[in-house]
Amino acid sequence: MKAGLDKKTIIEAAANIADKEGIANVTLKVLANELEVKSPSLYKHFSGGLDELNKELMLYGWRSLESEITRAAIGRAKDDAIIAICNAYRNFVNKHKGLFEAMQWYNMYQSEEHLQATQGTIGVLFQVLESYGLTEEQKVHCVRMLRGFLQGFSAIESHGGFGNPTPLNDTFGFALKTILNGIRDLQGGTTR
Amino acid sequence: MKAGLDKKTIIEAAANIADKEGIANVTLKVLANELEVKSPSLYKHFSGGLDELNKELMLYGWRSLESEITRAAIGRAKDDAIIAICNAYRNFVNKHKGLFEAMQWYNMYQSEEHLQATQGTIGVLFQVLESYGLTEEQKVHCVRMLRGFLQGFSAIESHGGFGNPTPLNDTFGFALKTILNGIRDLQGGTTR
DNA sequence: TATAATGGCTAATGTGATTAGCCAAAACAG
DNA sequence: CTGTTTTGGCTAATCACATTAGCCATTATA
Repeated sequence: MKAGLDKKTIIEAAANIADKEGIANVTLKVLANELEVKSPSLYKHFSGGLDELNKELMLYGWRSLESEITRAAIGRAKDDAIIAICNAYRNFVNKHKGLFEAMQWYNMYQSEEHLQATQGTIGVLFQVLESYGLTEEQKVHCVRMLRGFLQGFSAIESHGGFGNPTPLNDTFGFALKTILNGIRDLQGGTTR
Repeated sequence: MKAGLDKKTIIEAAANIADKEGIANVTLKVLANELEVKSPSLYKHFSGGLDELNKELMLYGWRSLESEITRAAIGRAKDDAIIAICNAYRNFVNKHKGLFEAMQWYNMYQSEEHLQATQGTIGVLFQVLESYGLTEEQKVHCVRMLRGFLQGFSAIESHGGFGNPTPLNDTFGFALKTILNGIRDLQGGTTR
């Protein structure tokens, strides 16, 4: 009689629905159905209802992304590491459209918790930047530039928003090269 | 007895609610209340209901952004024009958080119409890039890089997602300088 | 001035979230 | 082992909002 659910199982099912059916289908009804349970039962695990579930989904997404990114950076340094991280980010988004939307979307409400959630991912980038000999402020600029580009580019790509046959891989490569040049210039100190 | 509503008035009211109260409050109920009308009355203007309203809101947003960007570029060329456009984009988003969310959010569903909607805005960037003597493909890369960065950076900023005291203006300036350098390198043809 | 179209309204329906309260199985104390 | 508590499921009921149906006064127009 007990289905033996727990938070982890539920969140993962929700992430799955988000990715496969779109985030609009992450409803208690659909989720309960998927888990072969009635929707009120979910409240035994998420007393905060849909809101809490969405928050947890957001947190789960950032944790997953952080883990992929960390794995990608292992054994690499400098530009090599940054490129690996960026590719991992981009791949993650394309593999988890729905989850990524949840990660972004939820910040509409809880910017405080969202801030926390992103720290891990951001931290990986900071760490890689350590070896570039930049000032704290410069590192902040670099991380922000990377975050902005990665988030925007990936979001547009994953929605099919770039309506042009030119390969996206080329654009991504070009952009990374450009950004890495920008970071290199900071090191030299030359303004060109 | 007739309130004298029309699409334009309704959309603008919706945009206002989105910006002031958050996009979650763009409901027929709230909107109708704001317009001093009962919610079923709105169907006389939007037979497609909330869905159609959201689509129109998205279109309205992109039209507005295009117009601001176009205005910003008047009388400017090259880097000067691009910087003006980027600043206009960023300011627009910070002035219209909710509307911007609608612009993004709706692409979850209708990527075809979303594609159309963004064309105008993209077009302005393309036009400015004409004078750089780039190949078509290179222009595409540049526009995509700019779009990605602008969308991601602005989205994060407008949600307060950059949790660091370092001034965002500095980061934005640094990023633009970096991107413009990248464009300049394409011209020279040097790979460095 | 008939008549048609417009744009508002009320009442009714449907879907999904949420709450209240029941109850069996599992965990645990003695 | 047995009595008790906690857990995690369920059904029934409520609520909020979107949506639909159908009424009706005003406006526009033939």
